[in-house]
Amino acid sequence: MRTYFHVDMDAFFVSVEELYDPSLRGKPVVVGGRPDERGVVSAASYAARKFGVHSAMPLRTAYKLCPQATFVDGHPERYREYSHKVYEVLHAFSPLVEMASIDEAYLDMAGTERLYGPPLRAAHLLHNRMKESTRLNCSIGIAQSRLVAKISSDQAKPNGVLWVIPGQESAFLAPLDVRKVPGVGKVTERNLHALGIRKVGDLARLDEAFLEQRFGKWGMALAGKSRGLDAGGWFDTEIGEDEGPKSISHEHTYSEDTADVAQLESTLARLCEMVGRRLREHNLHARTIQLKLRYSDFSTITRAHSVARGTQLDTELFEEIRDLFRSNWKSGAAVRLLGVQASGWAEGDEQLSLMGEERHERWKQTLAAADRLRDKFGESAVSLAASLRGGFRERTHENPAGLPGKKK
DNA sequence: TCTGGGGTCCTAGGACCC
DNA sequence: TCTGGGGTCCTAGGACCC
Repeated sequence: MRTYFHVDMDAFFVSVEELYDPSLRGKPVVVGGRPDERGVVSAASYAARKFGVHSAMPLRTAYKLCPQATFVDGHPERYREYSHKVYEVLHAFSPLVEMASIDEAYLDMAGTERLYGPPLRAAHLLHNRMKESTRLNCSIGIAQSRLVAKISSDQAKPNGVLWVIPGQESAFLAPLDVRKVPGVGKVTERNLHALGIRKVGDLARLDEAFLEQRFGKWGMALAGKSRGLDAGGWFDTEIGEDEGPKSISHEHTYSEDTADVAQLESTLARLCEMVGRRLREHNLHARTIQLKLRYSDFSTITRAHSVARGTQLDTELFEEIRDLFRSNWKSGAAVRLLGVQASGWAEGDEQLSLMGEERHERWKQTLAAADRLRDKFGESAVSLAASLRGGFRERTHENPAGLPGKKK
């Protein structure tokens, strides 16, 4: 028999911001940006949630609901730092830890009984340690499956511990809304409601074959989930396996839509630099490059191209992206968002770029130097994008290593 | 209600191969 | 002359998660 903990930090981004500015404590706080900006709520304090504010809500809407809230920008570095602290606490507690996102983790508690005693006692011990070490609150769900542990940590919020005793899974799940099942979002919820299915119990009573016929592979997984089983999807892999990223992407939404080619291509160059940099950090070479384009009316297209050999070089990424952009952008149409994604890692020999080996080496050294400068002086220290407005073509021709030329 | 950014997984069709 | 059956790779879109 297995015992899993799901540890979920309470209002994580808000709580971290409160550590930096204690005057925020207890107040309605919205993390994500200023109330008049294009963007959505990343996190809302419990005081703000009372007004109906929740994450993913447009900032402007949040402002209408709760104008007295303090709106703060997000600080990803701070969250990464605290996420690491959280991980340290968890890893010291049990070696089998898997961070599921920046603010939540699964622990496999197999064989820890002698050390910590029964599950509830162990969870309270961990709960206290988390608070002492990080000054942050968390909620802990305990169950025989990861799925039920996750749902029970949600039910335990805020700042609580909840153990679903083995054998009680179905009884625990039955009265909950189907939306509580991870993987059931707006659309699936609507589809289930249309069939008269509102509670997890309604789902569990249904015939598996019916669900499969109606929802395909998903239906099968759904049938298992309604009974608390880790079947299908994300819950299949063992805890502790870290396989590295499958894709790396960056995107940008303009504060005002634009149809200015120079501006658009300069943004693409910057996004390519950011993607390239992360590829080099992970020592990955991407074979597939994807452009994402969103117009003013929010209609969105993606266009991808795969090459035989992978790349991690800004300019090679940019050449692919620029071609995709030029052949797919409805010329003159105002653009809301641009995105660049790299995926399909090449391995071994395939990692050699299209360039000759020697030039390739020089390029890598140049980029490594640029990466170091960025570490020191920030993202804008060195830029291909900044040099673009003057005409990228000419520049690349006469100076293939044009990258390090510009300093701001 | 005028809708971020970074990810994962699934589906489905077409190309291509044997 | 009435139309195989896999398998794999690529591409596009969409649901979902935090």
